[in-house]
Amino acid sequence: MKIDPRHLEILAAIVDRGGLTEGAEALGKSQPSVSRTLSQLEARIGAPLFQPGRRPLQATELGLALAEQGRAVLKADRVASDIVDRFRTGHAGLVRVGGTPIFMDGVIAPIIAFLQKTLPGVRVDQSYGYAADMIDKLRNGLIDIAILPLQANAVPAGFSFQPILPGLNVIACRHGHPLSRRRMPTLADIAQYPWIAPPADSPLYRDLRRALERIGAQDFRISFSGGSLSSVISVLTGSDSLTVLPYSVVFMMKDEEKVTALSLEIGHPDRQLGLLTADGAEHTPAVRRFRSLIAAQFDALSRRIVQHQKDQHWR
Amino acid sequence: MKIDPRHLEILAAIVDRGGLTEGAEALGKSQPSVSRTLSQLEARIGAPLFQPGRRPLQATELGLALAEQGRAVLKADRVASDIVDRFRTGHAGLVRVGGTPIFMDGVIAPIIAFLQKTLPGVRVDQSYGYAADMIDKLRNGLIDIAILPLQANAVPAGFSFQPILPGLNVIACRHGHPLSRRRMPTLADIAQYPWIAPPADSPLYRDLRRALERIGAQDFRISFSGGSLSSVISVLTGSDSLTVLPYSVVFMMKDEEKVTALSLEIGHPDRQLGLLTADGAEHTPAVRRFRSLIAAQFDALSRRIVQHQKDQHWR
DNA sequence: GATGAATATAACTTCACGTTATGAAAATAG
DNA sequence: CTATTTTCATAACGTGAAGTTATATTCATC
Repeated sequence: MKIDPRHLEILAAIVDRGGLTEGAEALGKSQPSVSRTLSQLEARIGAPLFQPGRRPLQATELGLALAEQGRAVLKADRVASDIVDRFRTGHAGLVRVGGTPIFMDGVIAPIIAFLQKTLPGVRVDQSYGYAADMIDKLRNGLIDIAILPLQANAVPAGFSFQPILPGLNVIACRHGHPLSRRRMPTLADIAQYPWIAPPADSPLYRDLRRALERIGAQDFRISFSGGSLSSVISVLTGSDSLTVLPYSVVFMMKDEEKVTALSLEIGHPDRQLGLLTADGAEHTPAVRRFRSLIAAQFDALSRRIVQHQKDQHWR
Repeated sequence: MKIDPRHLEILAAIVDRGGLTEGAEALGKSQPSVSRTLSQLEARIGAPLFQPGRRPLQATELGLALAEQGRAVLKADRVASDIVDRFRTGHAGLVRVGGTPIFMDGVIAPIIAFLQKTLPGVRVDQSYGYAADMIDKLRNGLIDIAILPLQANAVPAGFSFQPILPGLNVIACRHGHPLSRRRMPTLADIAQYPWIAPPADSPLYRDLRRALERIGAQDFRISFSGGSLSSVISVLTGSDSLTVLPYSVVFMMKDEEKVTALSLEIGHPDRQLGLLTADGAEHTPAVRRFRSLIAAQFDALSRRIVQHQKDQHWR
C-alpha cells in the first residue's frame, strides 16, 4: 500500500510534538488541516494511529513505527532544503574554471585557496588551456569561466571580458642573480644567460620572443622549456637562467624571496588578464559568487601591486 | 526552501532509471506527469537538475545531491508501506493477552512460542490475572484477549466467550510418586501427603477445596503455596506433595516425565477454558489472526488429549 | 458539574497532479 | 545528410487533496 510521504511527515510531527496543535504549528499548517489528514491516513490504513479517545494523544505501535519513517522523510527533506539553499546562495556548487597554465598556477590557485575559506562548499574544477581552447570550452558549456590574457578588441562575439589585471610581463631570475643587482641591465649582460622558455604555443612564449626582439636580442639559448610553473621555478632558482613571467606571478611569490624581476622595460602587450564568459550561459549562483569574489581579490591584488611599485620608486 | 518529498522521490526515480519514461514507469505514473513535475521543481529551485538539451538525461551536481535525498524518502516510504501491509495481514503488531497464571505458563506460553514461527513480527504482551481483573482490563481496552476458565452462563454482557478446552482439573504428583502406581487411590492414601496450594484467590484453589470436599477430605496439610507454575513444579517433583492442576497443563508436560496425574475422579467444575473478548473492541488484524491461530492450536491439542485418553483406556 | 484546552467537523476555494493527445527535439540509422 | 525513431515537453481538462475560517465536540481537571 502506497503511502504519501507527506503524511508520514505530519504523523512524525504530531508524535514528536505531542499533539495535533503543536504538530500543526511545527509544520506551519492549520490544526484542522493536520487533523483531517491524520483521519484520512487512519481511514486509508484502516487502523488507528493514536489511542482513540485518549488525551494527551498517545500513538499506537503502528503509529510509532510509521512516525519513525516520517522522521526519516523529514530529515531527508530538511537536508534537501539545505542543499538547495546553499546552492541558491552560492555557498555550494561546482565552478569550472580554465586558463593559461602559468597564470593559473601562480596567481589563481593561491587566490582560490584563499576563497575556499569563504566558500567551503564550493568545488572548483580547474583546467588548463590557451585562448582558442578556452573559448571553445566556454561555447560548449564545459567550463564556466576562463581566465586569460586577451586584447580588448580580440574578444569574440557572444563573450564578455572583464579585465582584472594589466597583462604586464617581466624578465624573471632567481633572487641573488648577478643581473638582479644591476639598475639597468644591457643587452650584453642579458645575452650570456640561457632562457627558460614557456611552451611554444603559449602567449607567454610569443611575449618572450617579442620582448627579446624589442631589446635587440637576435639569438638566445634555451636551456629548459615546456614545464609548468613549479618546474620553471625549480629550474629558475637552481640556475642563472632567465625567463618571462607575468608580473603578477612574480609579485605573488615575492615574499618567498626566490624569484625577482629585472628592472628592464620589455614592452607590454596590449593585453589584459581577465575573466572571459559566454554571454548566453546560465551561471549557477556559486559561479556568480565565485566570479565576483575572484574579481574583488584581483582588485585588491591590483592595488597591492600599485602600492608596491610606488614604494619601490621612492627607494 | 521547503521541498515536496514526493518530488524528491520522482527525481530519484528519474536519476536511477536513467530517463523520464523509465522513471515514470517505475513510479506507476504517466510520462507527462513526471515531466511536468520535474519542470516545476526546476522552476521552483531556479536551477536545472539535468543538463539541458542532453540525451540521455544526465543529472547536474544539484540534481544528484537531491536525488540522494529522494532515495532516502523512497526507502522510508517503502518501509512504511511494508509496515502497514504486514500490520494489515496480521503479520505484525501487538497482541495483549491475559489469563490465569498456571494455565498461561503451562499451556498458552508453549503455544505462543510455537506461533512465533508463524508470526515472527507479532509481539505478545502477556499479563496475569483472574476473571474479574481480566474482564476489567478487557473493558478498558488494556488487553485484547483473556484466556480464562469460565462458566458458560457467567459470561458478562458485552463479552464473547469462545470455549477451547474443557476445564478439567486433576490431582497431580511427581512421576514415580507412591500414589501414581495405585489404580484407585483412597482417601486414606491421599491424606498422608501434603498439598501445594495455588494462590488463595485463584479458581484453582477453589477447585482444590471442592475436589477435596468431594472425596471427603476434611483437613489437609499445605506445604507450599502462592508460587507460579515453575515453582509449583519444582516443589512437586522434589517432594511427595500433591496439587491440583488443569489437566491440559499436566498433558503438556507429559513428555518430560516429571509430573503425572492420579487416576482419581475429582469432579469437574462446569467451566470451560476459553477466549474472552469484549464485543465492541476493534481488534487489529494481528489480534484476529493470533486468536484464530490459538483457537486452531487448541483444537489440535484437544484432539490429541482425546486420543491420548483413548489410548490409555485400551491399556 | 463547570471550565478550559484540544481535537473534530463543516463548508468552501484553490491548485497540484493525474489523464490523453500532440508537438518538438535529439539520437540513430540508412 | 535526410529519414526514422525515441524521448521529452506542452496543451487542455477534470478530479480531488489540502489549505483556509468558523464552529461543534470531547476530554481532562478543578
